[in-house]
Amino acid sequence: MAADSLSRVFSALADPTRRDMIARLAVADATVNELAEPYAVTVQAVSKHLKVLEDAGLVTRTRDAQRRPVHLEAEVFELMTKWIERYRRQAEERYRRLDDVLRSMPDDVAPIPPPKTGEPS
Amino acid sequence: MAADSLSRVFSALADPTRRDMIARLAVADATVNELAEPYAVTVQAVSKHLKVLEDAGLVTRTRDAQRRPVHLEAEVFELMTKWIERYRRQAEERYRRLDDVLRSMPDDVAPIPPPKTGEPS
DNA sequence: TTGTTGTTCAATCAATTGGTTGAACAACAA
DNA sequence: TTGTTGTTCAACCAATTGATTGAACAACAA
Repeated sequence: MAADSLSRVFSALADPTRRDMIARLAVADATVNELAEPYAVTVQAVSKHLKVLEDAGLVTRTRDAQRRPVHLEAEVFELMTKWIERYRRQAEERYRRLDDVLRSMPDDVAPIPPPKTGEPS
Repeated sequence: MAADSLSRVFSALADPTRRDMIARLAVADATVNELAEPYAVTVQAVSKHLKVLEDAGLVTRTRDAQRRPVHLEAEVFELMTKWIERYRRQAEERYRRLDDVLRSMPDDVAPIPPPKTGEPS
């Protein structure tokens, strides 16, 4: 299996069935049987999918008599968003500055923006 | 392969080597050989990784003489962020309201917020 | 106790994935 | 032309994945 947690999270969400489960769990907690109902697969297959989501830290399972309600954990999403936003911003910044094309124009690089007249401090 | 684009994107980012490539491409465009250099795999393996990233729409390849520089595309990231943020917000909202526990307290649900006095229209 | 329901484990299978090597193609240099 | 460099294609292999069926376990009801 994937060694690092970020790989596990991305890998877990790479499956449309698992993403659909997440979507439904965002509305309300559900049991394995409830989750399996709309899909054309066996309950065991859904149980396996849940194990993948659980290993990724996306869901947790509690105990309610003989039922095992599945609960969505929101914190892990931030791990992804952080990674994505970092490179998205970097790539957009690079695009905005047109760094590749305008590298030969030193005036445009200007790491220190010109101070506005009358700005305090 | 994965049918839908979101699956392709998540699947592409589920590999640490591919994520590292993205990180390096966020700094500057690079050729297959340049990208392959730090890894202990063949150039062909890296070329395959790039095909996965390309199929997911995360990178594009242009032509510069006999080189094929790889360029990071930022737009696709938004597809992911949108999906993630949607359910993260939903899950957090649900947690904030403690819906599961406090469902029996109607006062707390209040779907219509009290109008502020003197608000126009 | 025995039965019923919900869930998971184990073995198996086909398809996919990430890697390899070797051959081929593409663009330039002599 | 022939060679050199950068890249991709093709065939193959081991490991992983998503699904199956059948058995087992866990908690409750009679």
